[in-house]
Amino acid sequence: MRVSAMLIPTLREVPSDAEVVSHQLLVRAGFVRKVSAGVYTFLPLARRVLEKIETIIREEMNRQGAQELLLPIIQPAELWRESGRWDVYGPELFRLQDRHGRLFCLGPTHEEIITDLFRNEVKSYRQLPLLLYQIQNKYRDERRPRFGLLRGREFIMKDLYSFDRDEAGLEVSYRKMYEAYSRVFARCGLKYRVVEADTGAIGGHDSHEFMVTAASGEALLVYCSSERCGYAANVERAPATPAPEEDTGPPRPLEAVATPARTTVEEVAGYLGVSPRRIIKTLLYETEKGMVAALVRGDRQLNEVKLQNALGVLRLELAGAEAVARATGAPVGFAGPVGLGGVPVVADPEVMKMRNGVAGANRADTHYVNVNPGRDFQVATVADIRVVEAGEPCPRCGQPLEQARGIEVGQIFKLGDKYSRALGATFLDEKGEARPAIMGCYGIGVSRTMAAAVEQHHDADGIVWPASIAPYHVVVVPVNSRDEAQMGLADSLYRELMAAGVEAVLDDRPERAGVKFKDADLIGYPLRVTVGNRAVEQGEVEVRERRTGHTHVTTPGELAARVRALLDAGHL
RNA sequence: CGGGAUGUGGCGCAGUUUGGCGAGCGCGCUUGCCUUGGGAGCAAGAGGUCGGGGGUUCAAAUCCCCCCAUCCCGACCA
Repeated sequence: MRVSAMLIPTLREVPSDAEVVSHQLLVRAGFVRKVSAGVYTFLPLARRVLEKIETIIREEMNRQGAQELLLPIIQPAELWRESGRWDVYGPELFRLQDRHGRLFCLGPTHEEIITDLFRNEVKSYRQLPLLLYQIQNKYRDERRPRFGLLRGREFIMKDLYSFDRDEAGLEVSYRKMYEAYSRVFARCGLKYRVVEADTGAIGGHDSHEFMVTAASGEALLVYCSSERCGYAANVERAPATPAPEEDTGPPRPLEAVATPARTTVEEVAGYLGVSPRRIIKTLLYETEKGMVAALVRGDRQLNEVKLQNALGVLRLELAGAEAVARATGAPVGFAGPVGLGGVPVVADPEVMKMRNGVAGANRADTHYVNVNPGRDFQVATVADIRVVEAGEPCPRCGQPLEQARGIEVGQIFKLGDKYSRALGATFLDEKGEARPAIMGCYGIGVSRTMAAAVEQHHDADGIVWPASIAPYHVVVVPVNSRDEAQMGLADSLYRELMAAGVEAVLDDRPERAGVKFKDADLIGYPLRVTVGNRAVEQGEVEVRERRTGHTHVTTPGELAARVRALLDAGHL
């Protein structure tokens, strides 16, 4: 294709509404345009990248024996009511009505649809296992779309559902997908880490996330510093080991002290001259089952996912100032477990080991010192509800944990029979007995993977696409487009590259060389072939690697073979 | 949803505080000349409901009210 005929609207300046680097570069390099918050148009270059990613995914899914199908975006409310998720999913679900007033939603995920298909069409154990997948748009009415393509309201996703006779079968399917996902992201040229994950609203009992490591990643993960151990988990899920007890002497009598206007852990600790770890941090949450108080040590972060799991609630929200005042009789900053009536208390094990700690007195400008769990207050539940930190022991082997950030590009779940039971998706086994299918589900964010690739592979000049997902492999740049000899040679080299199976474009625009070089760097073609005077007069054609800037000099006759070799070497 | 900010040609911005002649600048775009190894130069052009609605005023991009959109922080999130 000739660049003069392509729609690649590059920009010199960064659009003011783009914050993360992948968003900035994808807009600047002419890959995407925003239509509405979290909704994007994919221009031709982006379309090609998405297609490359999708092709890799299809090949790896098919390799595992999966079959592709296509499911509707518009889904009837009745199916979602059957699974119970119409009410549970909340405002995230894009809901709409047809002209008759029937309710529908735009699919954020397709468990209901696929399970409905299964129950209608699959009858016998002889038809199992079954791996079905699709690649298409999904919709989530995010409260706050952000980070460009990384958190949109409309996005492209591959989702696969496995149906097995039993847990053992599910295990096999799950392993197949684990393997397939590892191959997909490796083939996309991405550095990634697989971590144990929470199952969240989708349910199920076992899950892994595939994280593309990047400093800008939203997810925080920990992994064992011991290579041999290999433990890695999303911080939401990673269990914390309670720190050893601190010797703070025998229990002393409870005492109220004035802490005027000291509302944060730091302020209270500073004012009283104690370490933050001696403070019992009390956080009040509202749930559908009522209010609860959660206790963690002052120097720890509460982990809301763990808390939610410990409580078994669907809704968990930090209580507002009014609710706190109602529950404790004090302004925010002075809540504590002592004398906190009518609110069940959940405590982290570390809190239970504290002696002579400090806690809010449920009275303005007042804290208690010498607080002792058990003696001064009772708890309803003791559970690990804090965020584990780097340097803490690995839950598997005890070596120190390390921390990293990642972009979640894939997640796999063992669902079990949650949806098949709810929707009556059963099959007949050898004995003629109806049994619910044992399901798994497996997603890859396709458009997010594209953005994650940019987050991981860029430099000051622009995008540096891994060759396997680059929109084109090579751009051929005639330095002086007015020079007929250069243009003619560039054109014939371009044709030879195409004939050799190389995906090439010819930048035939009547621009100065600098403009074309800048655009080539910005767009991120893995290779650039430069045809200047030296090519015409001395037979020297340059091949420049985008990633390293390394330039290979070759001859027009050998160019195609040289480019082919560079691409096949696989290090681009 | 809470807090903060911003909306002015395609993109990036100034002008708004203190209302006042024809609404500007840079980039991009069109035409011509010139130039051609890292976003050249000269000249002539095109392009704007100043986010929308209402109000105050002789006069509103500028002041007041309402609404909308977008971004950031938080909360939230297969």
